Amino acid sequence: MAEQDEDRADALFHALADRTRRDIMRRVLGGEYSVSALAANYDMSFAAVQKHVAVLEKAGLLTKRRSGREQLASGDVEAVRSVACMLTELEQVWRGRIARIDELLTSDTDQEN
Amino acid sequence: MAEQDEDRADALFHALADRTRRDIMRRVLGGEYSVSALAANYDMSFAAVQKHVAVLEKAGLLTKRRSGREQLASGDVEAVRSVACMLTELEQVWRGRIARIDELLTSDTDQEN
DNA sequence: CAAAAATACAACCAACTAGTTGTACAATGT
DNA sequence: ACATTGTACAACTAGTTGGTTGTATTTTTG
Repeated sequence: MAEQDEDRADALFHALADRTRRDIMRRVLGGEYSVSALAANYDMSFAAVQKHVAVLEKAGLLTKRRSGREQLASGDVEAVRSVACMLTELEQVWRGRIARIDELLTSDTDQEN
Repeated sequence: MAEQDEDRADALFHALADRTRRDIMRRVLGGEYSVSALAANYDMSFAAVQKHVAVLEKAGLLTKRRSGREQLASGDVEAVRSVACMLTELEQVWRGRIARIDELLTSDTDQEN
């Protein structure tokens, strides 16, 4: 069961590991934008921006809905939260380490065999 | 000033976009491990694991300290938190969008020119 | 219907990744 | 002294990424 989760984590982190895609996320979390409206902001071809949008969509970070001839992209905040959640789990591992160190220090005072 | 931040974000997300590296992070956040102790857990060459550790180190997600002939790696929870913080900022953009929608809905009741 | 706009997709390319093997070197154990 | 252990690094390879251009399809607009 963990195999798919890891695939999804790979896709999510990879999608966010590009500044153009993070910038697109900032925009589409704030509202709906057509692919060409997004593309107008960047100094690269329309096709390049379209591919970035496709990567974000495949990772589940945004969804598209048709409106006439435009394709409106909208950010999915739940996907962003799921990534934050993975990091929180990592933090929990660290807390466990600190707890173990504390335990060692306090066990100095009491005697055991 | 934002340029370096973006470079750092690129490095952080990219470092976490690999399941082996995420697994290494889980271990080194829990305690100190030599590179060869880490490598023993994976079905790949020592050099490959060493490269993964180097990627994590360059991104600032872990630090190494020499101890005799061993190099002990330890996870940096602050770096993990900084990534979580970036995601929180993204969430805030989304909250702004919701606030704006709410504002529009409530402005139905009061009159303006 | 014809022209324009928005999108999709394929083919191509340079750069980078993730793995490999091999070599070199410092620290430790016998 | 010498073999072993832990690490570092270079060179190579196959696959992936981020960009390009070109072509095709669908939806508006004149």
